[in-house]
Amino acid sequence: MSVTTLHRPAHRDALSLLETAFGDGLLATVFGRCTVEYDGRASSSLGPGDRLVVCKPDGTILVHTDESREPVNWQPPGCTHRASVRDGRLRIRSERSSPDETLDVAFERIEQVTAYEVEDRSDLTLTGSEEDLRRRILDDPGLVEPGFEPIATERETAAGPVDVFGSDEAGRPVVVELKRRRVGPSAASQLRRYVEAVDEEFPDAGVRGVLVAPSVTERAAALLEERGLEFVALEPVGERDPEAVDGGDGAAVDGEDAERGGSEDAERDGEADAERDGEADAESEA
Amino acid sequence: MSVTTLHRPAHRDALSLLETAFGDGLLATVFGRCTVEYDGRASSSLGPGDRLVVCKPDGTILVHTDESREPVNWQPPGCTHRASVRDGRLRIRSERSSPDETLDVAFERIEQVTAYEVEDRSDLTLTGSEEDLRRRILDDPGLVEPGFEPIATERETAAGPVDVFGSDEAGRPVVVELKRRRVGPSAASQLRRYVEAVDEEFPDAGVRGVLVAPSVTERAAALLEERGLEFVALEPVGERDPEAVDGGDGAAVDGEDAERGGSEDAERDGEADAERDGEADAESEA
DNA sequence: ACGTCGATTTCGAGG
DNA sequence: CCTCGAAGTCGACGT
Repeated sequence: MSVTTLHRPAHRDALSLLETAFGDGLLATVFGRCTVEYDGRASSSLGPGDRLVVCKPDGTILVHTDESREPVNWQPPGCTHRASVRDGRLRIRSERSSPDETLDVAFERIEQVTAYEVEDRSDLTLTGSEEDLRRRILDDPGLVEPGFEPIATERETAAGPVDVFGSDEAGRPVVVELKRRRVGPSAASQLRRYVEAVDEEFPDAGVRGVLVAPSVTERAAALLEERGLEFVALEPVGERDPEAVDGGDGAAVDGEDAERGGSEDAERDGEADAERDGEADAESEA
Repeated sequence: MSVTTLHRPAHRDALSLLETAFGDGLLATVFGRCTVEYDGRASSSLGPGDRLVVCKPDGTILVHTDESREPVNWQPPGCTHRASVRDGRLRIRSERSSPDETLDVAFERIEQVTAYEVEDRSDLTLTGSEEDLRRRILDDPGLVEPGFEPIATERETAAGPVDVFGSDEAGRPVVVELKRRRVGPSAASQLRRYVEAVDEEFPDAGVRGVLVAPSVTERAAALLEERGLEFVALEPVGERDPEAVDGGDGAAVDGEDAERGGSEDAERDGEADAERDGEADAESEA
């Protein structure tokens, strides 16, 4: 059986199911009225309210309210969960050491407890990260500037690792800092820090610093300017326009456009409809 | 009724419950085998696997696997959820604009759908944040150094807002940067940035920079040293030792220690046990 | 909206 | 372990 649910269970029955879940590596959820206490790197206290608590077999615990992407309280993976019943309350305690942290959830009322058996072997593939931007530049260093030649990535300096280290057409060392999105002052400071460190390594070599990102804020631009640092506008993924991809003619345009624009159509072109729900689109919600 | 659950529902029944949940401001969860596609600031694709999907009435959607504190995919608050059935799959689409982002979850198998009515008016109280550190310093500026006098917090400069701006015993301007935990190079750079900005405002005033944090990494210490910046070790919350609170003698030490060490005992000192489960402690799990 | 920065950030890589 | 930096970071607060 893959899912076990108890509706308005007695505390002892809820406890029993949680014990099974914790022992058998199941994902467990508890919904009900509870309070939460946390103590560790910081401390917090949360009064009574209805929340969804998620306990993962890797030792994660999440306490979710009806708002926000972030759990109101949590414990990261690697913790030890324990459930108990005391003073008429179902309690879940999650502990870890280094740092020493404790999370305590106390339910005064339990609406539902569920244990799920989870099987998931798929990995997420993601594009548009800083690493994509790095690959893009290593593939075509001229995107930074004509004549730019990458020498190393993640090159260590006294101030930390430099994203891309290289040399320009004139043979001057170039420090490149990459950001996948629009950057603020901190990125300018970071680049400056690296440039100064490399400058100490190569005195009088005229080390240059280039920030590569889609855009910069005004303040960041001023900070770069002030320090003689440069900016190159570039996004992690190139324009979808295939003309830009291969520099060729527009022969492939239609094919590429078809793939992109086809996301909506794709909804209809699976195998033959297994279930006939017609236009089963549901109304939406804010 | 506060919770509605469907076990292994037909897609159309699952759809119906989701529509109700979306329409009535309920929190909904769906567990089953699904794939997930995301496109927006970045793009991602996730193959088939069992996941717990949480849809909040504020427009948040979370896709959780059995591992990690972070959802493998998500959409932040403010999105619009839509459910539908096509090609024999229950689909949940979450969209938003600015930035334009779409999340699509397609279930090939649904183990359970639940709609929860949530009532939660409690707010979290948290201690140990950077703001606590700031308050601590404003309460007792001597913690930074004897003679330090705060003038402003969040004081604007050309490089950004300074945590605490003040003056030292000699009347020199002091820029204080606060961190609630051990800091690395970025904090040193940040402080330096502010100090230079203030230095431009008060030429030849000998602006000082002080980083206040529990500790610094070696590299950060070197960067501070290099730039003539200072470090003061201080934690967001003072020692639990009450001697430090009021500067009194040690009379209260034992009481305070009792409170600290008493977290375990506290489990027993509520009101009279309402339910008798004896030592109902359950076994734990990694 | 955009800018700026904190966070119980979490996460992953590397030493 | 610690250090360091990225993240579809999120979230809050300000302009």
